[in-house]
Amino acid sequence: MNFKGTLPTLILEALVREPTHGYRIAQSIKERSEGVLDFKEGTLYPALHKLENEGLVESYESNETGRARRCYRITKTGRATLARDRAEWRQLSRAVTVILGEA
Amino acid sequence: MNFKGTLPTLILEALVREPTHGYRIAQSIKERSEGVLDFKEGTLYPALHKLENEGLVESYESNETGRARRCYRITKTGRATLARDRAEWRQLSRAVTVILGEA
DNA sequence: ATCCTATGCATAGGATTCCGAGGTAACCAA
DNA sequence: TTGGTTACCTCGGAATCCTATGCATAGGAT
Repeated sequence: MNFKGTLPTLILEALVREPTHGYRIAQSIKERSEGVLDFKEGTLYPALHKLENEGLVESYESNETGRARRCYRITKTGRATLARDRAEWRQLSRAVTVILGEA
Repeated sequence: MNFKGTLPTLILEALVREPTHGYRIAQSIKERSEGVLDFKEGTLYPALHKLENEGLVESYESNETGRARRCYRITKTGRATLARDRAEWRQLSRAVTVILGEA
């Protein structure tokens, strides 16, 4: 089960904590939501590429473990976007929660 | 600004409060969210028809104001679905809120 | 009387988001 | 050497939403 529209924000949040690679980002989201959120690879990679195109994240080669992986870090623009996304999430989720009760 | 995926649930919630017609449902959602949520007619009507196809709402003709309007009421199945949707919303919104901070 | 706005319903076209299914390849343990 | 996990990627297709457009009526303003 997932929340449409929140993936880019969740990716940016993961990269603020630690620059890392796509597969690990997906794991991280799943772990930190205790399995509730579970974005698939077919969703994650396109979203990641899009964020890179938009300049919100940057990628680089990493060979720390001997094996080449494409890692990502958040950019300054990405941090600003994340801040706006957080605020928007708060506003929208509050609005829905109020309507659905149990505020 | 809107929240993808929440519209059917918000429609069902509106119809639990009061059976009414499409246009009024859209107004209701906008008013109760203080303008934050604002689903357009091109979104609302197809969603409403889909709910009817699925048997979650029923429609009937209303001429109370002298003018014919198509009104909707929630069905028993619709109420059950709404209960599940509420629970799902709570779970998902909590998951995202925890990750994004400010729980 | 006429026009404008709000009401009220509806559809078409396009964008975005997501998933399932599939492919490729490296690494490690049994 | 076989299978499981890690790691990356792409291609449909489905679902959701918006914009734009069309039609029609009611009520108030000019």
